[in-house]
Amino acid sequence: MRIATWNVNSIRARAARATAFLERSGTDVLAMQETKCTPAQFPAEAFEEAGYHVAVHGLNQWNGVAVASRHPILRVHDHFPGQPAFGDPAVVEARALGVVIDVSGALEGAPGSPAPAELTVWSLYVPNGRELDHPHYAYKLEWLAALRAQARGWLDADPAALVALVGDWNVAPQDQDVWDMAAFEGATHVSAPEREAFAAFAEDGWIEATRARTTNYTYWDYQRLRFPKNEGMRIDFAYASPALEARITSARIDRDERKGKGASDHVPVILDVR
DNA sequence: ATGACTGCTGAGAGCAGA
Repeated sequence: MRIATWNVNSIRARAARATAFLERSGTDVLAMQETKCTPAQFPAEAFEEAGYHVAVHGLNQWNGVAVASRHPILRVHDHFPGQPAFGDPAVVEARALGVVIDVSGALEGAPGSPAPAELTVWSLYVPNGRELDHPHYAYKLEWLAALRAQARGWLDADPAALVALVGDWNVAPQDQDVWDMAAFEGATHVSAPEREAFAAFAEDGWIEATRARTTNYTYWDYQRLRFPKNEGMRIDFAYASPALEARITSARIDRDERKGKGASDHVPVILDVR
């Protein structure tokens, strides 16, 4: 089966592109970020007509996460336990959606055991951070640390679980993940604390599944001809539980989705799972 | 070419994005 993650930058502006992507790519489960709408505003019909179930979380015009799945959705979490709040008044924003999917019959059985019945996909939109001295940056680090603590518990509770932590991590973990490190002097996304917060997941056993399998940027700013000049960033990633990692056969970044009129500034990141 | 963004809200600029 095929799993993808994509920061769509408004699903209302991108619904036709999204369903076209699903059809073109053969994606079974799509995690979306920055849907920028409430559930009532979400174009669920477009996905349902294409044969997908949807789970949606959104509070207003900012953030927003969703999952579309060809397989039945069993359970939905609209935040993770301990997810930090932000703002005045502080609000737990729509940045994490955990969806448990019935994948019975869709994946291979391991030797001596039946095929797995459930896959959990978390669609994550990590806070941007804005500036290194902005409260949003501290919020970003808290958010990543809180997610790490929860996610470690998920692995401990069930080492055989198939879990994917996918989305827009808003961190460029390595220097080659931006086109020019000099352009990011003093900026967010490349700072040591952010990179350490991202790398910490690997210390707990999560495996970032795209790094070893594909190379490309996943984001190009709309401004200053960043895409024509290929001045991008690699900030969308997929951390897999060990049991899921063992089933991943390939990964791909759909750079072509950035082309043409009406593109999101991010492109889909795709995993094939057996 | 010393330039060159997009989406949302609400009706005009301002915020957010990274």
